[in-house]
Parts: sequence; structure tokens; C-alpha cells
Amino acid sequence: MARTKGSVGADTKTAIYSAAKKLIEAKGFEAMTLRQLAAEVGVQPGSVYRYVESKDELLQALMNQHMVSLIENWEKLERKGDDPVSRLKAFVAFHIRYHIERRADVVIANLELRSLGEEYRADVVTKRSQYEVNLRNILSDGVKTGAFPKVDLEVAAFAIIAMLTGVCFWYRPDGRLSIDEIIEVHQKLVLQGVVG
Amino acid sequence: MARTKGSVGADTKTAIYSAAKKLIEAKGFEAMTLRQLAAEVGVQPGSVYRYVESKDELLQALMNQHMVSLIENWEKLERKGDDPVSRLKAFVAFHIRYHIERRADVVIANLELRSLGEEYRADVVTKRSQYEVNLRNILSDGVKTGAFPKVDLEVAAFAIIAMLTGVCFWYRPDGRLSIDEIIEVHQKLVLQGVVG
DNA sequence: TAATTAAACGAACGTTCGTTTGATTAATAG
DNA sequence: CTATTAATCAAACGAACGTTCGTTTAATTA
Repeated sequence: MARTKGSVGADTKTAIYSAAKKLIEAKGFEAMTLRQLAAEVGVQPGSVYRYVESKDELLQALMNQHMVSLIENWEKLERKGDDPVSRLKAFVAFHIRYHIERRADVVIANLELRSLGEEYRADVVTKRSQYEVNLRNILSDGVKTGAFPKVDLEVAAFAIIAMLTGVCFWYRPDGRLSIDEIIEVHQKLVLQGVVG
Repeated sequence: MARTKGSVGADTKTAIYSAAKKLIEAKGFEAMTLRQLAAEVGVQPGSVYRYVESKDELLQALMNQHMVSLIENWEKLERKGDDPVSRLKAFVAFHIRYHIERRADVVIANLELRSLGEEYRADVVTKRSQYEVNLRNILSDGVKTGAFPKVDLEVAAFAIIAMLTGVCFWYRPDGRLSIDEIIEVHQKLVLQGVVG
């Protein structure tokens, strides 16, 4: 056999990328083999190389795509004119929802940085801190206007993002709380802490 | 050559475990090869098997050791008679300090669960939630005494632990803030949030 | 000192990995 | 209808993997 009936390159490429996401999320990048990936797509191992330069380049593409679209989507939603409290609540809501809906992307972006070649890693790291600046700016504005008391911006931003991203690792669609409820709890925690 | 001068089994075993921690932290478990591990220890690949049943068992041992000693160390330190606010502050301080001082252990325990065989994974997961119960109890007591307003205990505990553990992934010993200062910022964030 | 045990070597095992290549068939364009 | 291009297969490549094993040397015991 050779070319199969009804085969379309663009579709195969899409299938490869989404199968890769699924497998890397479940097993990790190093543990996923190209043979598993090919099998998941329903194709021979060698055929993957029509759409992917190498295994490393595949990981790079996945991570980059995720970071770019994360940044873009927040930029689309952000209301820079709003007061800092509203903006912070909006950021919390956006981050949690976006990440829950793209669990595989997030898991990959957060667990597989080590597997990325050095050439690519710096680029992803840059994009990540580019996203984090959005949160730092909100906090900084809040401190300026007096809405928030003085706080170490860098640490607070790291802490908040870690907390929000963490949702991905325990959230279950059939869990006790809805996404909206989870967002509410986190908004309260971020703004007021446990003491209230 | 065969047995080398001055070789002591206990020392070699220790060297294997700490080299494994270092390499897994840096590259990930799947990416670390036994040949790299042996080279780091200064021994032939086959010799590792005098001290380790298999690569999988090595990972299991590392993760289990970490979880057991994490639980033990908190139990030693906990003051169950104190008020909830003090206990929560103590937990924050302990968790951050303990984790920063054992970065490799923490990175492994948090990133390599997927690489653990199913037989072992459940055990580690159980130990983890066993540790998390400590925090939930503090929060629960605080809500009971009225020190904390009502909050979803499960979500709050997850959120706080994610935030605290996150420190491991950005902390640098030569950074701007000392560990004590980082702890202070986090205590304030946990208790009062950014609004204060 | 002789016998025994501990510790490591060195070489190899079969398997699987990522990747390359050339042939072969399906779809498309002239 | 023919020529060309797109898409895939089937087979193989060398390298590296985790692991095993018989041998050799150092340390310990009798």
C-alpha cells in the first residue's frame, strides 16, 4: 500500500498535533515514542516525518503555539481602563478558564520545558514572562492607586500564577464544583486571603 | 579491573541516589539514562544494579523517601494547640523552607508522577493527600473558631499548596529576596490576599 | 596466610528508539 | 487521458537503551 484513499495532508497534520498533545500529556514527551504517535494517528512511523521535522521540533511547535495563543487571548479580553480590582478578578477568571479548557497544552508547557532544546527554550521562557507581565502590571497599578497595599510584585505575581495554574492538576469535569465556582473561590483567595 | 581501591558499598549507594536526584531534576526521569547515571557516579552501568532493582524502582524509592520524610518533618514541627492563624503561618513557613532546601526532591515528586508505574503511583498519591490533610485541618479549625470566614476547604488547600510549592520553580539562592522575606510575603498573601 | 565475601568491571544481550529512503498508490492539473 | 504532485507504506538504518552475567580484584574473616 501507499497513499490511502481520502487522505488529506492538512487533516493528517492536525491529527498528528492533537495526538501528540494527548500522548505527551499522559506519558510525557520523552516517554512518548513516534511509533505510539503514529499508531494513534493511524499511520506508519515514517509518515510522521512528512509533517514534522523532528521529535524536538514537534515539542517546540506545540509549546510555542500555546504561549502565543495564551498571550493573544488575554490581550483580546483585557480592559485596561477598568479599576485594578476588576482587572485582577478578570485575570483570575480568564487564566483559570483558559487553562482548564486546554489542560493538555498547559501540562505540556509546564512539565516539558526541560525536554526542550536550549535553542528553543529561551524563546518559550521569554513568552511566559511576557504573559506574566500582564499580571504584574495589574498589581502595580493597584498599588499605585492605593487599591492594594504595598506588596512585592514579582513574588506576588509568581504566587498567584502558580495557584491559578495549579487548578489544571486537580480539576475534574465531574467534580463537586463548577468552573465558575472554582473561579469565585480563587478570586476571593487572591483578593482577601483566608482571613477575609 | 574489578573492585576498585577504597570502594564501599554504602557510599556507592548514596552516590547513586544523589546523582539520580540531580540528573532527574535536570533532565527528567525518562531522559536520564543509566549510562549517564553511572558516569556521574564514576562506575560502570552494570554496577548500578548492585544497588538498584531497576530504573523504575529507583524512581519509586526516591519519591517515597521524599514523601515520608516530608510528612514526618511536619509532624515533628506541628503545634496542634496553637491558634489557627499561627498554625497556618507556621505551615507556610515550613512548606516553603523545606521545599526550597530540597528542590530536587520536590521537582521529581511533582513532575515525574507520570513516569511512575501504576503499582507505585497510588501509594505516592495517597501520601501526598495525607500531607495535604494537615493544611485542610488547619483551615477547618480556623473556620470553626471563626478566625477564617467560610471557605471551600479542598479548593483553598490545593490553591495554597500550589502557590507555596511554586516557589521551588523560580527561587534562586542569589535572588533579590531571602527565604525569610519570601516566606513573609506568602504568609501575607495567604492570610490577607492582595487587598490586605 | 588462606578462604570468603563485597564491589566493581567489561562485554554482551535482545529490544526499541528516532529517522531515512525508495517504491507505490490516490488525487489533481493540463 | 496523461502527467504530475501529494500522501503514504514498507523496510531498513545505526545508535542507544535497560539489563544480565561471568570474571576480577579489594577487603574482611577465620
